[in-house]
Formats: sequence, C-alpha cells, structure tokens
Amino acid sequence: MGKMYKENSLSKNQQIIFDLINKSSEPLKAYTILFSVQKKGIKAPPQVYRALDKLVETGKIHKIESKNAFVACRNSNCEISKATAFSICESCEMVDEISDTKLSKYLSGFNHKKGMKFKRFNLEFFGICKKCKKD
Amino acid sequence: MGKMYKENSLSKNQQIIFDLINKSSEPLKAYTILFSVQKKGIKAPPQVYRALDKLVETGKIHKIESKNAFVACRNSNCEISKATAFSICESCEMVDEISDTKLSKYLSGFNHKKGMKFKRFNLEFFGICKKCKKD
DNA sequence: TTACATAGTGTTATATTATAACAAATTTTA
DNA sequence: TAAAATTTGTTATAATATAACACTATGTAA
Ligand SMILES: [Zn+2]
Ligand SMILES: [Zn+2]
Ligand SMILES: [Zn+2]
Ligand SMILES: [Zn+2]
Repeated sequence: MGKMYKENSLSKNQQIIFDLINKSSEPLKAYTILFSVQKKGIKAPPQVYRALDKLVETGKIHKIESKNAFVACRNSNCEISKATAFSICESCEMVDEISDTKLSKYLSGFNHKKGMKFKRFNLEFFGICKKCKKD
Repeated sequence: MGKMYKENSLSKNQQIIFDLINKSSEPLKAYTILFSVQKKGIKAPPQVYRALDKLVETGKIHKIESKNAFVACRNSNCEISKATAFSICESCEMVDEISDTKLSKYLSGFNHKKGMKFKRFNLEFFGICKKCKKD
C-alpha cells in the first residue's frame, strides 16, 4: 500500500498563509502577513514565521533575501528551493521568478574552483522592468 | 588638471569599519561591528549603518543577504557591486567571494525572457566546504 | 485502541536588524 | 570666503525574527 503520509498537505496556518502569498501579485513581508491574517486567528509573529519556515522548506514559497519578503513558487522545476532565480524591479519592486532551464542547469553544474560542492543557490537580478521603463 | 575629488578615500568612520571588516576572516554583522568599534568612538547604530551603506555603494564591501552580514570585496572585477557571487558553507558559515570571469560574463549577459534588462545581480551558492566535509 | 512520537498551535516576552529625525561639524566646491 | 554637500553624533523608535513553554492535533505502530 506504500506511504500514506499527508505528504503534500498543509496545516491550517500554513494553508492560510500560503493562500495569501499565492494570490498576492507582490512579495509579502512577515508583518504584512501577520496583519492580514489576524482576523483568521493568527495573532502572533511566531505563528507566521513558523508557517513561513515550513513553506520555504517545502518549496511552496521562496524568500526574497534582499527584500525580506516572500513569494509563492511559480516554477515546478525549482524542486524544493534548491535552485532559485528572481528578477527584481528596483523601481516598482515587482518580483518575478525566473524559470530558465539553461540558466538553472548552468548554475547547478557550476563547480567552485576551491572544490566546494554546492547543494543549492539563490540568484537575484536587479533592473528596471518593462512597465517602469515606459513611464 | 581634471578631477581632484577625494574619490577613493574613506571618511574616518568608514575607514574604521572597513578595516575591521577587511581583516575579518568571516562576515560581520552590523551590531558585532558596533560593539567592536565602540572603543573608537562609534557608539550608535546609525553611525555603523551609514558607513556600511557607503561602503556597499562604493563596492568596498558586500552584503551577504542571506546572513545580514558584510564582507570586504576580494575581487577587483566585481566593479561597484554590480556582479557579485558567493559560496557559503552551511556548516561553518564561511563565506568566500567567487571570482569567476566566465560565470560573471554569463550572468551579466543573461537576458530575461520577459524583456527586462538587468543592471546588477547577486548570487549565493550554499553547500558544505572542504574543511567541514573532512570533519 | 491505546500509547508513543511527531508536528503544529497559542502565547508572552525578548532579541536582532535597521531607520527616522534633527542638530552640529567637517570637507568640498565655487 | 561663502555656499553646498557630506559626514558625524545623538536619541528614539520601527521592522524583522526568535526563545521558551504549555498545550493540542495528527500520524504510527504495537
Ligand atoms: Zn520556485
Ligand atoms: Zn517596475
Ligand atoms: Zn567584490
Ligand atoms: Zn565549512
């Protein structure tokens, strides 16, 4: 019969917070999330941070390190957050997850001269997005 | 006679903080720096953060975003922090600036499918360093 | 089904990281 | 030298994140 774990299901708080991030068009910060979910009974920072930690760990969301904010994963290929890349607009703050197989392969195969073997990478590109350039 | 600005010189606080970071073998956090330089008269967070901001801006140091910590630039090629890459050991926390011309060129030339032109990138690789692997 | 283990929750308090705001001093430029 | 720009010193506070502890819910296996 094999494994019957609830492998892919989220707990109540995890689901609430994932839904919020997933439907957002922009990265959300922890305390913005906290404020938004207070009506649903999530009232304290640890509740938010624990859910965020778990969601990051399982690859459902990613942390944009340069912004201390979180986005839902839009890329089924970035298996458990081992290989993430984002484009970030310095004007409107828009963040877009980059899904580029060649880039991903190139970086996953990159070997450090000093012999360190990498398990994971995170890449953040910065620029001005198309929309902002027009304005 | 051309420009006579003090283009490359650092102010007193900037120099003190740069020296500290530059001689450190590991990334330093802002409040660790603050504690270390109190004997030199730098007593409050804004003094540290202002110097750090300026040093980052001029490319003398880089911020390791995933650690909220700062390292001195070891790579004359990463011109004003436009193209930075680091290897980070998840065991001993060691950080090493990667200086790889091919990698840098590849990423600097990378074009987003959605047409965004990048001005800058930051790449962080994670793994276990040689030294930690032996232990 | 019962007990054991694991994961998740609620809560209070506190630690860590970073900035706002304002006055004064210094350095650069004109 | 006077104006402009940068740097400094200072106090207060904002924003981000974790420690610790008691409790509940869920999954596993005898
Ligand atoms: Zn993803
Ligand atoms: Zn934009
Ligand atoms: Zn550098
Ligand atoms: Zn190591």
